[in-house]
Amino acid sequence: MNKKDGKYLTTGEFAKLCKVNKQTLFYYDQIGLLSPVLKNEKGYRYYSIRQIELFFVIDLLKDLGMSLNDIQIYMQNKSPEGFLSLMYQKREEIVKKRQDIEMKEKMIEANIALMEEALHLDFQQITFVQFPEATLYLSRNIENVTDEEFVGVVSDFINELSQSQLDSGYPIGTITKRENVQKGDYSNYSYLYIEQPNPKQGYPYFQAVKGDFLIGYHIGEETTINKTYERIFSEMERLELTLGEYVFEEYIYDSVVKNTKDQYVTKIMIQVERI
Amino acid sequence: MNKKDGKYLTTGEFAKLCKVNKQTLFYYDQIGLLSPVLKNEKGYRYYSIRQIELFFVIDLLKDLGMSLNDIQIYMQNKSPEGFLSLMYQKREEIVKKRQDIEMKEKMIEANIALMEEALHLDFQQITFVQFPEATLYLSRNIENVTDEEFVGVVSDFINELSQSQLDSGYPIGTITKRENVQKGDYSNYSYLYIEQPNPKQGYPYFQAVKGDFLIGYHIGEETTINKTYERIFSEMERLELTLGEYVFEEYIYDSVVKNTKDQYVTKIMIQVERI
DNA sequence: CCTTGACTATATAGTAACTATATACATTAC
DNA sequence: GTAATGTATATAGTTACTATATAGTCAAGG
Repeated sequence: MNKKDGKYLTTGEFAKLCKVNKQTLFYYDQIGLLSPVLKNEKGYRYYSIRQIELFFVIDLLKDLGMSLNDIQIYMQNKSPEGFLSLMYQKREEIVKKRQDIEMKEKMIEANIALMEEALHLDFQQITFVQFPEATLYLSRNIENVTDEEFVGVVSDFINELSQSQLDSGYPIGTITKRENVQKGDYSNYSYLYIEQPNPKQGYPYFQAVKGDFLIGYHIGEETTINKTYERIFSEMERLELTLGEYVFEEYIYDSVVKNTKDQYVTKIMIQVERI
Repeated sequence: MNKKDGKYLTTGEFAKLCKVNKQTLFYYDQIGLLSPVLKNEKGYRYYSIRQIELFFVIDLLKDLGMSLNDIQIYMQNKSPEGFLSLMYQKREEIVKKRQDIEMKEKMIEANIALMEEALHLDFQQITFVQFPEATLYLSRNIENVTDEEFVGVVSDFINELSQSQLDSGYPIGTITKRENVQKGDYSNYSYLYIEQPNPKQGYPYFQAVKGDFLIGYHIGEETTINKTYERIFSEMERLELTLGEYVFEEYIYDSVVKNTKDQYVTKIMIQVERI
């Protein structure tokens, strides 16, 4: 934009143009980040219309997470070369930021999909389902680990998810092996898992959950989950099915949507085979 | 994630898992947003590993710009339905946010392209160039407007750009008609414009800037721009060219990269015709 | 058993980047 | 000429931490 510098804008007018509070401009003037081109004898501030370009750059840098202090440091030694290298740096940062937003968008979508499904479920029903193949990302083996080791594995798993952008927003579930289930050892899980609807290249995924499943829902604390297991087992017998290799558990309702543990709902997916 | 609630985490451990400062957890406890499941007689806090799910949701909502206060209001009346409608709302917001980031990314790219080009220019050189067709978005006509009207047009133009996401990051330039240039009225612009490298459907664009141009650079304030015009005109004569329909001006270096007006650089693009 | 170092707690003050409020003076509109 | 609107400064308040000071607690090694 060029000249027509004739008209000066008052603080109020310039604030409107910049879409900020007038006080913000006072503040920027006070810290010396963006001062009006002139001040009259009464102390009235007058901005040139061209100062908007500077404001826009300040606003961009601010939005990209730069502090006003750092912006000011740049502004004090500005140069085309400096601006270019700042832009190179900010380009890298904004790419990361966009990827982060995209991941969060996916997490929201996943949450919506899960909740929409959950709201239509009848938690009393036990259903027989044939799952197509799904891709799961697994934790280290956690069979028979101590509580301390378990915490360590969970930490590592969560760290991996966020570092490798594998957090799909789907709940973290558990896998229990047949032998432990048969022993009534329902909480002796073998792995944690998270479903990956759009798997990436180069990760050691577990191609699983293909086959026949009997699905039931446990309402309440996990201390009483054996009752629900028994209920599913009797249905299994009625349908003349036997226990398959793995059992999967996932939270449907947890502390995110319910206040007390007796309202939590766990989805139990038991792999079955026809006799 | 399920059970193994056996092990409780101290504030420090839980903070590490959440990747936040311990003090932040004290603060969340204090405002009642996220309190440990138990506190012993010495006041030591103990978090359950499952509380991480809640923390993650809080963190997500916070990242999406929700205040801790609003998050707390949700947490006090949580329900699957409430969570779902919150997620619907946040999905809309994050889509806007992503588009905003994408636009800013383009602006950074544009700034980089412009600066990289500018750093290789010889501002003394006057060059003859054939421009391919480009798409410009124009302001209202600003021929002979008063300073006040000019400010109004600039405001409106800037508002349109941000509202319609037309701000490509390219500089805002000016178009002057031949008749005003011939009168030496170099600052009596007819339009403001901004280049649109990826034009969208449904906007009244100006398909322009196709043809032969003579390009020169003016260094310094615009009060002395006539000198540079004269320099280009004499080159025009030497090359046996005549003044075409429009002259375009754009800032190459302005207050964003230079401290004083005498260092500003304006690119002057004069449309020319062969005699 | 005692000490040492690492941890826990609370209370208070400080931070960034505004935002709101109170008070006083200036300009503009009728 | 007055009322409404605008400008200014100074000061306090806000959010979501973050840092600091002080004191109590715990686990391991000698």
